[in-house]
Amino acid sequence: MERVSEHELAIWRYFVKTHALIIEQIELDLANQKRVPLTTYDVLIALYEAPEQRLRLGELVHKTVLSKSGLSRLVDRLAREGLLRKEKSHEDGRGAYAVLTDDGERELRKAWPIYAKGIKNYFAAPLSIDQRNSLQQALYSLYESMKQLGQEDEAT
Amino acid sequence: MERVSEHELAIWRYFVKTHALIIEQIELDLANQKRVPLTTYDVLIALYEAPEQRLRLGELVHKTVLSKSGLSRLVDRLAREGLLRKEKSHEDGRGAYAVLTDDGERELRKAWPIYAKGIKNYFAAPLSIDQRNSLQQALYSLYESMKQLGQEDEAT
DNA sequence: CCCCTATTGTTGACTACGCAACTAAATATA
DNA sequence: TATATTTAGTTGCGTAGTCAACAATAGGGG
Repeated sequence: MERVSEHELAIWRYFVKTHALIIEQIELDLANQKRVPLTTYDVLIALYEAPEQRLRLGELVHKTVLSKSGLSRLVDRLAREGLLRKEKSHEDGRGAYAVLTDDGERELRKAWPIYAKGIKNYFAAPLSIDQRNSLQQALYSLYESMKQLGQEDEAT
Repeated sequence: MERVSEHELAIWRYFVKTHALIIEQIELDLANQKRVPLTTYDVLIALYEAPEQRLRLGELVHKTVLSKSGLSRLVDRLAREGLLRKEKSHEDGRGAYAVLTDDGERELRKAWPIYAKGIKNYFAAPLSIDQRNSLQQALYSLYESMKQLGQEDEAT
């Protein structure tokens, strides 16, 4: 196994730091407008995009960046706040669905412009078309290689 | 202001998810080998690279992804664990330095191979030379644009 | 020199999250 | 069909992190 080069390390640091800065800034923008934080947003949008605005918790966890316990708690909180509703599954007695409520959808619509503006300003706009395309390519490669790794783990 | 496109949104999602997956995996690798978590590592390496292995807490906070209170607590913790030492500043009565200890450096040396392997395997290796270079370019653009934004904020 | 403002770092109160152990239901095995 | 294994989600417990308020010091004007 080859050693990591200075160059690679430098890129890595940009990756980590840039990610943190952008997320932080978007989070700040959302908070300033009294909107939901990103993790919440991610759950709501995942539900919104799902057929019938409903998803099993297990599917939901894959769409987010949380652990399953983290997601379980978050979903409970959001249910308490009325942004979604929990329903137990009929097909599977262990399972539960999270279902987007009208309030949840409203909140989503309010948060989205702010989030979108963040993505546009902090992430999309500073890049040229070329940069954007090659960033996509690179991220896709990385994502695929991580996904594969995750599957190997599960096979253990 | 232009709306964010589907394409841009898709890249953004890869960005967030990929980052999370890689960090998570490296964190896991470190924990499996009973080594310090990434935030700790970041502090130790920043000190290691600093002249005389010492930095003001204010400088340190910029090298990490923590808030200043978060950093303050982390530094306290690390001091308790003996990985660094806190020294109050002579030039500035309010200030404090974090200074890397021998134990801290030892820990650093133990953690580094695992971390490096993670960067190599999950981040560097899956990319072609071209991808790597353009990723660097793109990240650099993003970083610079965020840095500028941060400076505007401070000027408020 | 004294006061006013800015800066450095800490602290109290709180929250979100992870891990690991758990319950309950589903599925495979025998 | 009885038992073992796997899977879905929850929960107890601990920790790390944030924000906002704070103390202490620094650095100007007047």
